[in-house]
Amino acid sequence: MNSAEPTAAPDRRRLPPQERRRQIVEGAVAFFADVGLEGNTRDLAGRLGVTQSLLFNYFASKSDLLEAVYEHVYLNRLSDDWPTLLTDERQTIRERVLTFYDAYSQLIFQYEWMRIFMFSGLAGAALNRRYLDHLGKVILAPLLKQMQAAATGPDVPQMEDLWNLHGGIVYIGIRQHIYQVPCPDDPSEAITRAVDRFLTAFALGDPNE
Amino acid sequence: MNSAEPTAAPDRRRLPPQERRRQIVEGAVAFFADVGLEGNTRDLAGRLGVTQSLLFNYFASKSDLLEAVYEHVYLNRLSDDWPTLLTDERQTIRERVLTFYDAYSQLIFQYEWMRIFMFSGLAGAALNRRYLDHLGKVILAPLLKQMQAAATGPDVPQMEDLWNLHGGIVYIGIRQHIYQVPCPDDPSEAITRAVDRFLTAFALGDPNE
DNA sequence: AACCTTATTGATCATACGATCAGCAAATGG
DNA sequence: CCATTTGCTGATCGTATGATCAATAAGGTT
Repeated sequence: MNSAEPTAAPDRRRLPPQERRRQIVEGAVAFFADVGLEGNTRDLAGRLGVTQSLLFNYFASKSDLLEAVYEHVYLNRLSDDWPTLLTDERQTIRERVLTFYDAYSQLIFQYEWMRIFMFSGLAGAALNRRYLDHLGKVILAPLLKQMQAAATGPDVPQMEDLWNLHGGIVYIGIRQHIYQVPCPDDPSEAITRAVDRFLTAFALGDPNE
Repeated sequence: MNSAEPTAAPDRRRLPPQERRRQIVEGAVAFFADVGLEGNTRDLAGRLGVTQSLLFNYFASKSDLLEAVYEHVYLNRLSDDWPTLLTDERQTIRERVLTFYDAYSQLIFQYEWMRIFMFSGLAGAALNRRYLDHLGKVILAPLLKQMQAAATGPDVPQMEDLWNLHGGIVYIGIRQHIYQVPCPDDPSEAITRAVDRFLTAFALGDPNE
């Protein structure tokens, strides 16, 4: 008990710039996810255990730092493999949709992503609109085409139906990370049931196959 | 052209306190819905065409004003009639659910509500959790009971299924007012289709009856 | 061990923001 | 038309925040 903070944060200073930058960005992601994009730089620096001025050594302005945060969070959130997965006709539509949403939910049902996506959406960021546009074009539209071709029921799915399926699933993550109300630890069962209801309604696949 | 703002806003000062207060609260609702709960009082005053100091004549602090905003937005958002509507066995479950969600969506798919609910949710407001808890207990739980009693299919709906139905519907409003991406002008068709898919999956009602 | 590079700091500036208050002027009553 | 009340304003205070910069010291090199 000779110093205030003995070993926990051994104030290791003078990191290699690349590593320090990474540390700042990751800390900023966690920080802004907690308090919102208007969180101040002093509090962020405090969390990181560095001085506020150091941040401006790595980023010319706060908005530059936020750009890096966006990039870090948005990068590779939509895998390039999914369009091919979703149109791989060697699997049933049900298998493909379930595989996709299990993977996708694991990827987006995360505190940082959910909250920063929502914060930036509320701020009117063009990034969100581009993301959702991309999601619609690259994931939902091809999937819709597959479903429309395969549908055997009296009714055929529309794009808006797919957004409804999608929204119902995403809403689990919203409840968990935005509203922070009780919700299932493992969403996969709820997802499976939602997908099966959807496919059954369009006679697109038997849950028991 | 003798004065800067001739007639448009005839700077009618000295309103009756009650009316001024109402004007401030309604302006604050619109303002904070736009810019977020951290919007500053000077900008709000500018929108209202009054001085910043006037706000503090009606509210002791900014957080007091926000309390009034919450109250104004949350008040009577969940009608007391709905529980009875949803359990009124003179109508089919389909009629009841559709009537509810048509009314409910009209009530909540509004810019101010959607955004302030989301802003306050992100801020961790207890109000949101209470609202959702209330929604679950007063709306969804009774509805679930009705459905479970009436279900004739092999599977019976669970609470999480109802949250999924609910989330899929609410997501329309999120796309519209939070992300501000293209979505149907009139959500009632999408709602009807979502409800019918749900009921069909549990053999709870024929869409054509 | 002395030296040099540069990552990091502490002090500081300009502005933004919430909040206060004495004084002004608009409405009301006489 | 004057007096009184009080809704409203303008100026101001203290602090918070983004941003700057000279000074410092950590870590590698010789």
